[in-house]
Amino acid sequence: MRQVSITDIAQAAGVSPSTVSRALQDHPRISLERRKAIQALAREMGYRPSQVARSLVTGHTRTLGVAVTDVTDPFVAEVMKGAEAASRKADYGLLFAMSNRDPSQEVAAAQILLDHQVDGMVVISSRANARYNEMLSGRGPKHGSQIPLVLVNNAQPGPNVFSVRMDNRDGACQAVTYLRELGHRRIAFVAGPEGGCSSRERLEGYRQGMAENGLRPDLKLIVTGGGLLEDGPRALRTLLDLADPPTAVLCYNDLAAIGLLAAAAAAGLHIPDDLSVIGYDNIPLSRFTIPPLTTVDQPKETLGRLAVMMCICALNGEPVKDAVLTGELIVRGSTNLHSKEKGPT
Amino acid sequence: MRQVSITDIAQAAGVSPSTVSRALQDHPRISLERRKAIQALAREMGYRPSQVARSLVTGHTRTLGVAVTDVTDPFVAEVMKGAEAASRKADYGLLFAMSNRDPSQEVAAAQILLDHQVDGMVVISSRANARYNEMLSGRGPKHGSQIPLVLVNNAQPGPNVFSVRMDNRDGACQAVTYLRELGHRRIAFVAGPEGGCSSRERLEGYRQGMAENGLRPDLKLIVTGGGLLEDGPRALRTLLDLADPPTAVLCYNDLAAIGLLAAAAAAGLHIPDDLSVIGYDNIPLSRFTIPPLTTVDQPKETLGRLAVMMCICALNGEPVKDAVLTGELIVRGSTNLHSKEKGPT
DNA sequence: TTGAAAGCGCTACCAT
DNA sequence: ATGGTAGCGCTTTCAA
Repeated sequence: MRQVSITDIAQAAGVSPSTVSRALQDHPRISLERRKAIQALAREMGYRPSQVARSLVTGHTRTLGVAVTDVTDPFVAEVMKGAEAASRKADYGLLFAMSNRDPSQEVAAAQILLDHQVDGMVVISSRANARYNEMLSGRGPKHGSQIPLVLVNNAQPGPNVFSVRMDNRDGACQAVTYLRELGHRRIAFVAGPEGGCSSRERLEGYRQGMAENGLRPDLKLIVTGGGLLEDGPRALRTLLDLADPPTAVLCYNDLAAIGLLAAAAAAGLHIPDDLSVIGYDNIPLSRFTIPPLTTVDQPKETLGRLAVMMCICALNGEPVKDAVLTGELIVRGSTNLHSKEKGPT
Repeated sequence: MRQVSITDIAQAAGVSPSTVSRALQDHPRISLERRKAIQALAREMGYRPSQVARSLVTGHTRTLGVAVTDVTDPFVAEVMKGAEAASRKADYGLLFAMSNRDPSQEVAAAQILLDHQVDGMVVISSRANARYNEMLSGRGPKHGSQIPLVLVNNAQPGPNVFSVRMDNRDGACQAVTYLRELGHRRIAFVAGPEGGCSSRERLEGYRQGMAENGLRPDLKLIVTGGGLLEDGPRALRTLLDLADPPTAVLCYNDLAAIGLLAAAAAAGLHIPDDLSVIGYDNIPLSRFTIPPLTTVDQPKETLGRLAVMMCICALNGEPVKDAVLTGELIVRGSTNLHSKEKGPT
């Protein structure tokens, strides 16, 4: 004997399969009595609907795809947490794929989602290029249409593609301004992954912040990075080797900042007295670094939740508007007055 | 016009749908010539097979489910990374669900995977109770059978349930022994989530290590925790309040250890001189703590990879054997000779 | 080697 | 309000 199917129930109840189908989906045109009876019977018989069969006829799978660069990145994990919560609440499945920060794998990852006929997909923090658009085109119920795509922290125009992002410019700018208020003038920036949208925007924000605060831009103060722990130590070394090293540094993300903190400790530098450092993301760990990290908060779970909600709205044909949230600077112990500004205690 | 289907290709090629189906799946009984031609045509027409339709007839979805407590836990994220890589390589989709460390949500999470008819599922680090067995029973192609279930770091007997786990006893025991070699005698243990399999085993390993090294067990030295960052500070406070505080502490995982490190720094304690601390998991971050964390490594990605491979083997009817790996102590800077043992430098 | 046809479990349309 | 029927896109017998 197999799984109990709708026809089994019909037989047992002495009605037609159509009636059972209607009863099960609370169709209006069925008597309350019958409906209850059938629903009870179904439960009793341990009926579980076949999503697969349903999908075949309805044309949608009630499954969303989420493509990420790396779950191992705390920022990404938090966003996924929000996305999972939202999709579970909406009774959608969430198919997961990861590209290991490798643009070529990114296509393969997205492809497996598409192959499994996800109804829509959300992409977290990729360097998503136009490739998505071509991959997706022609997908979806109606021809010429494509399944909805929601980009997190990475806008990209296209039909049926939406984005939920942070005002990265503003965040970075806030951080620089705060450092300036603390008396810092030589402020460095450790950049994020090349080609990344938020990398670029945060860099712009940094530049803007420098300019707005009357600080002379110095290309030497901008060092490359990839948003990884390992980038912190490299960046610090570069910065320390400068003829005129910075007194403060803004990092692309908390991970890089944490790496930098570790390297600083190893080098005998005292944070924040010798160097103020600011991260970005406000990952849970940043409260537990030594010293606790000043950082720009991003509402990570909200980002994820919003992304899937937008995706589902688009699926339902409801109007969807791109969302852009603004972050908030969280001041903790890794920033301090520039030493020359410090008064005697 | 809709997605191109197998019949469209058949029409275009002037053959029957069956032939196309056979050509596409490299069926033996079809002429090479035709096969090539049809495959080429399919590619040209942008044909994408409907997994859904295929699933309906074959009875399997080529989708695995992964249920986790919390992706936000670096250990879990690393395991997922391995799982994703393996399932993608095997051309399986990976449906993701998370329980937020909440046993009641755990059922809901697993349920959504089941509803989407995953062919098998892997559960990462849950306090998986017998409930899984009852949920799963009756699932799967043949009645009385159930889909394969692979538990990571959490054994549990049952039909078609397998496990891949670490020798936690051994790992904890290694850590204690190492501390003893360093001269420590009062060694504390910060426990993990109650009801967790690895929590229990690591505690046993700690006890065993103490006994084997002739160290007097002291219940006061065992403090509760949940494997969270927040547990570190709480544990440290408890331990410091002891009449005879420990000189070393082994934590259930790196997260708790990191929290403890932070609290220690805040309290003006110097690690490792005032207190040696050992974590567990060897998450990437543990190399970047201050000081770098001595910890017991777990091959996290391997765990995940193995889990899905075992799942797929079971699906293929191949024999599957439970796997138990052994961890390795990684010595870094958070451990030191017990001060009384230190000679003059 | 190929084609015709049945059927996977369900929904939805058209009758009644 | 209910039943009959077609059909979603594919695989897989069974015949030819």
